[in-house]
Amino acid sequence: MVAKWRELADRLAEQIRSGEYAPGAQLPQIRDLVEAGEGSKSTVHQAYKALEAEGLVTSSRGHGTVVRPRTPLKRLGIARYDKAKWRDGDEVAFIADRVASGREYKRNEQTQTVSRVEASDVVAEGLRIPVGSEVYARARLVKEGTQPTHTLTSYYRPEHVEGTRIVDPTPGPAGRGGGYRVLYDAGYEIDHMREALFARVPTADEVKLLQLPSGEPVVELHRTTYTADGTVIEYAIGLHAASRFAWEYDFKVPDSAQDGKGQK
Amino acid sequence: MVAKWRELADRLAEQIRSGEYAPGAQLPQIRDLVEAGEGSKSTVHQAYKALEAEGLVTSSRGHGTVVRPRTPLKRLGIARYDKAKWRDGDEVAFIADRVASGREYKRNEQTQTVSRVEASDVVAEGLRIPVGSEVYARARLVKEGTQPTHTLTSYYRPEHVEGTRIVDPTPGPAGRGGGYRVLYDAGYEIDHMREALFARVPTADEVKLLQLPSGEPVVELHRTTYTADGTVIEYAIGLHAASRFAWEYDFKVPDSAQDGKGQK
DNA sequence: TAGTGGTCTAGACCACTTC
DNA sequence: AAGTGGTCTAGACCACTAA
Repeated sequence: MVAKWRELADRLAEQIRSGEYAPGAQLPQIRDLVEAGEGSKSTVHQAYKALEAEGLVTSSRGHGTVVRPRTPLKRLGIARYDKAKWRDGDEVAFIADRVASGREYKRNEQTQTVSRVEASDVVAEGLRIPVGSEVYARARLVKEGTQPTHTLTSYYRPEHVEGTRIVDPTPGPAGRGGGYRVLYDAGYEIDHMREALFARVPTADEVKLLQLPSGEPVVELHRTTYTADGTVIEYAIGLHAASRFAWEYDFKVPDSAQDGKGQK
Repeated sequence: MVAKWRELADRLAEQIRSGEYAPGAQLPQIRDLVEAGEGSKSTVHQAYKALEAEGLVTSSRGHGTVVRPRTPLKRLGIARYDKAKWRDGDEVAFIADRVASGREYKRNEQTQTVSRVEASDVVAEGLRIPVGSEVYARARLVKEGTQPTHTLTSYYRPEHVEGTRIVDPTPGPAGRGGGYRVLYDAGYEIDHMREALFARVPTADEVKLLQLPSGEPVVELHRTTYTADGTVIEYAIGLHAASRFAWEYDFKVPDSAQDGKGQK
């Protein structure tokens, strides 16, 4: 049996997808639909909540319910880790990023806090150390304008970063060139990486932190960064608002029968 | 102001995360919480719906509300495309897959339909052809047991697959070795790929198709497969239940200043 | 048949925004 | 003050499951 609110929601969703309600357009007010015989206020409200959870609209008191504009996805490829960006100073990074993104460069807001914490099981596994070992955690919250887009927390082994600018809890984004530049200066040049990602529903805390619209999923990214000799120099966990990002990877089709060593 | 249902939901969520309610355990019945003064039936129900949307519990009529067990993520690395799997026949594929996954090999259920359709804009862009051109679409719905896990629809240019077993609408998974084997036999050996992925909320249709639990996001995967000379031989779109998969990619840190060609 | 969650109503009241 | 969505109630009734 199909519930009344589901029928109404489906009908409105169809009208939104067909463009009958364009992005930014306002849906009928709840009381009007009640008047029109779509059901009681609770029923219509339930339909509106469903549309909100499906990412189609946003409701707010006083404003009404409007069709959510679809923001273009920011495409993340491995070019964002280009050594030229961080090795050769800020000026180069500035140009490289502007060229790579093909649009106006705008420095993102970013808050940062550095702390010494005990490694959780997933962090410990990532850094190849025992659970409970002390590590440095550098947590950033990145915004586009005033809207948070993602968090990124890097974990380091103390012996790799002790005494560097990474540990120095000054304000601002870890100095010129960022964390990889600092590690480079300390004798650790990054060489290869592994990224693992999956999507899930955010917790209530994460919804508040990232100011997520109702129903928006998050993508959790786990990044392991190695030096040439295979040492893990950084393990990072990122949490991204799903509607803002896409990830792209290029790779050769592996052939274990030929190269006999798997991928990488 | 914090709503009453949100408070109740947060309290229960905390108890679930702390293990006070273990996976499979049953939450108090709605009427009991009403009795206990947590609010009216609607209020308690709203809290339970929130927990369901957060992926913590599943409710069903007659059964009650139980804590959802967390299924381990299936890790997808590029080793799943190993040429040895499809080039050297079924026997090798059997062994390679069992070795790679490290667990009992079990042939997944898979339904398949082949049709000739007009290319949508995204498919046209993927195959580098004009919008509206005719293409072959091979759609699979993959299940683990009786539970669907993902869909995968491959699109091909007609001139690449006309007359091959791919187009032949026989039952079963496209013959020995799958689609890549067929292309290989037709003179098109796959060489490199690009995968792009992002997460979103499913549509109502997709919820039904994949039998998704309430609130579960999906991950959409776009895969472009090339031959050695850069021809796009397949463009595929997959839709995955988010709670079942994680993706892993290994790569070298690029250095445009040194190799002067970016990544590929 | 008894017990579970799900839907729906009618209405009161609250929180936020705009005028 | 007027208008928007959001919360909450009390109760009726429905749909599904298990005994």
